[in-house]
Amino acid sequence: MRSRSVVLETAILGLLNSAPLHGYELRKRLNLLLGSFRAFSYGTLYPALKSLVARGLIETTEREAPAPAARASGSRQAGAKSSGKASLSGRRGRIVYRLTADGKEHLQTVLASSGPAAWEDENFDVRFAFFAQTDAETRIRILEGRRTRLTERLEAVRESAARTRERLDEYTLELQRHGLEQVEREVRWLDGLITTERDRALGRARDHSAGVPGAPAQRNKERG
Amino acid sequence: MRSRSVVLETAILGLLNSAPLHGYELRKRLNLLLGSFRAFSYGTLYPALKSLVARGLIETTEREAPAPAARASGSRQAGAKSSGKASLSGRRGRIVYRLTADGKEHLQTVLASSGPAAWEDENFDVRFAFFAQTDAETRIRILEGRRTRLTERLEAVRESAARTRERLDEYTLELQRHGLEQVEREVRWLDGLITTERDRALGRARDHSAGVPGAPAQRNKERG
DNA sequence: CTCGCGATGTATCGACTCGATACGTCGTGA
DNA sequence: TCACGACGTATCGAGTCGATACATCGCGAG
Repeated sequence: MRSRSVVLETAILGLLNSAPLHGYELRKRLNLLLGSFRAFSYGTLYPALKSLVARGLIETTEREAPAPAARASGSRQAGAKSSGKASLSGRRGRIVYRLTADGKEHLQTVLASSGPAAWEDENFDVRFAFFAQTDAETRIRILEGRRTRLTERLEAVRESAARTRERLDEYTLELQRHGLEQVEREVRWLDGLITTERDRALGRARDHSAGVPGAPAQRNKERG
Repeated sequence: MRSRSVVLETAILGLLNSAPLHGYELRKRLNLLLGSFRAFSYGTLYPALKSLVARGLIETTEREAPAPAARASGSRQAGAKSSGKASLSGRRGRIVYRLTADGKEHLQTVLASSGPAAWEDENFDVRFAFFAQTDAETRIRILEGRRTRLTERLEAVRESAARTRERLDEYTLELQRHGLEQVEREVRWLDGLITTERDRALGRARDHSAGVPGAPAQRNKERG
């Protein structure tokens, strides 16, 4: 079953863990969260939601009640620019999804895992997006696993390129060079993140949480 | 019909334009050509080949004849490391595909086009891979179109990020920052390519083809 | 020598996904 | 007033992938 898209399910669970949401808003946040990497359509989202409901990991609340706290951060910001104050009252029969206890538990299990499944191409971005809900050790393991994976692939591509270089024209070559460079850049990015995480872990161990409040990646300067 | 994958068809046509190939070899070259960007499986390749045959753009030659010229570059290099000299004789009933006159014509039309379809995400890589078969003006138009497209998206993402920044944790932020940086890097890469192409066009116009024989992208140094 | 194993090779199937689309409400501006 | 775009739920057709089936060949180990 092509893995029933662990990434989508994890993303949904992770988003719903912060606040209950309805489908439309969920999709917007999904595509903002995964930004330039992936985009899911309704044809993917709604079946996934159904499946999650059927498995008891999330539940629906028809006709969202205008509870100020939940709604205030959940549905205001969208049309903020044009309307500014409107749309406070009843929208229409939305279907709001919320995590169940089973769902929370499942999410914790997934976020605590750091196996190969966590650093493969499709899964890594989602896992990273929820690093704030992941403990430090797991974060480091995932980052290192990802780095190893990329390095391996780099090696494989370089080798296969060396065997076929003579038969390729300059543009194809340039395309491959650029691809390699992108991956190399990504490895350096991971290096920066790993270093930061290690420093943080050390700082926290020494109970010196003073020095590094924000900036998870120290915006690794990469010019030397 | 989700565009019947113009990219796959173009890639097939472009590869077959250099030499007739059979499915297995075609797939290998396809995934080498598009390398880190895309990978096609047989479940995609064979239906596409069928469709192309049905539309008369390519034709099949059952049981490839051991004509030295065509076969020498078409099927030798694969097991080159281990065998070295073997496998010269009859393989098995391969199905070799070859461009028809219609196919060549269609390919030329596609390669000469420089509309929006040429610089969208899915299509750009293939078009770039066949730049050697594309004339200089078209190359520049595609590169510039691609650059504009990326810049627009950059702007859109930045704007939407500015509106939602406060609600995101540091890791999500870092993920988006990294995504933006990748795209910015790509824009600079395009700038380098465009400059090179312009220089070349000038050099060729002055009939000074002496100075710049290889290196399409001057390996833009990007450190200052 | 022979057996298994991996590369070569063609081909399909089930499950998954996307883009387009349908349908409907609401607020806004021409 | 009425078209248009945002919001909102939902499905369908068609493209795509990963797994798999089947078959031949060269090879190295036992």
